[in-house]
Amino acid sequence: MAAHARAHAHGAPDLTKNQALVLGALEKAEAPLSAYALLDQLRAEGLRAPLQIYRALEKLTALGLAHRLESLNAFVACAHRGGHGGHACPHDGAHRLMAFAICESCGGVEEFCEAAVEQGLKTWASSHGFRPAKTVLELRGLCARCPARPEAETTGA
Amino acid sequence: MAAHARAHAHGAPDLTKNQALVLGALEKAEAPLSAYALLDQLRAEGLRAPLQIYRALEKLTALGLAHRLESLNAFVACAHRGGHGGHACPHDGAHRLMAFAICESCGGVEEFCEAAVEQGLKTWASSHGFRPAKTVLELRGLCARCPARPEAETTGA
DNA sequence: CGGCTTCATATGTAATAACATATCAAACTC
DNA sequence: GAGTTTGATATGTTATTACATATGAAGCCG
Ligand SMILES: [Zn+2]
Ligand SMILES: [Zn+2]
Ligand SMILES: [Zn+2]
Ligand SMILES: [Zn+2]
Repeated sequence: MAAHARAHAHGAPDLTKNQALVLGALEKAEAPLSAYALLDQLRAEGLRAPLQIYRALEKLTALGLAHRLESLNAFVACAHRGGHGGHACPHDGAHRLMAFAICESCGGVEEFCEAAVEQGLKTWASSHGFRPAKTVLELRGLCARCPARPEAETTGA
Repeated sequence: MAAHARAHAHGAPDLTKNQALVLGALEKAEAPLSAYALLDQLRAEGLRAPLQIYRALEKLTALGLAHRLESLNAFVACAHRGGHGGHACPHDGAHRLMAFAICESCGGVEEFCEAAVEQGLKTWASSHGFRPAKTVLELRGLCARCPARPEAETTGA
């Protein structure tokens, strides 16, 4: 077999087999996957222990190919994979603030950048002497495609 | 014993004994506490099972008296306890966006609101049809009081 | 060059720690 | 007695530690 699994020609530096498997699973998923969900999916491929998953995830998140959703304890593939090209949000090289909008109905995740948000946080931080190393910004709610609520409530005031 | 422990005259609706104990521990703490750290602290007071802590925390967070930090799996007392009065951030009644700046050196947490951030998120959400139910916004980094880094690095280029 | 050591990185496996919830029964309040 | 709070046990889920092994590149020595 070839030196390493390059696996999906993402332009990514060659990933190892486990990393490629985990990233592949994340890319195919419609919703974020927990480490143990990944493990279940990848048992067929020979992965057996949580650590194999966590190690791959650590590398993938460090490379910006996957992201951890803190409010879910789960992971998604980066939405900008294959080339952040025409995209206003090159969070590879520069590290801009990534935000996630997570639909609690369908599980879908949108990854976005919003300059005003980033600027506002920068303002607060510098005026308070806080030096952020990482920012977690996750919106939980309902996406555009999902109807209001599965809840029964009296319509009146 | 009296009806319920009102415990600290916070103007809060009367808390149960366990809720008061948990809130008291959070208020005394210098840094966020995990549920199990709370449990350890409160064993002396008779609490014995995780569920007792989690039940209290659920109520306290619902009341806005405590907050969960998702990126830490830990909890803090609300910084605005005792009366959000002169404070520009009445996140009791109205639910404004709360943000947290968490120092990774000393563990200190600052709770803040920043209108530009909130507005920026609102803008993104409405233009994308996303209806947020809850927003998680946590800055991880170094606070004003903590020196740069405990790291040794060669100074040269 | 071929074989050896060395080093760095990636893997595999087991055990355990840390975080969170389910279930059910007793007690207390109204 | 209904509703709530509580307590105790058990279980489920997420993450890490510790240790052993594999793999491949680089440098050395015959
Ligand atoms: Zn991304
Ligand atoms: Zn949706
Ligand atoms: Zn607060
Ligand atoms: Zn600090």
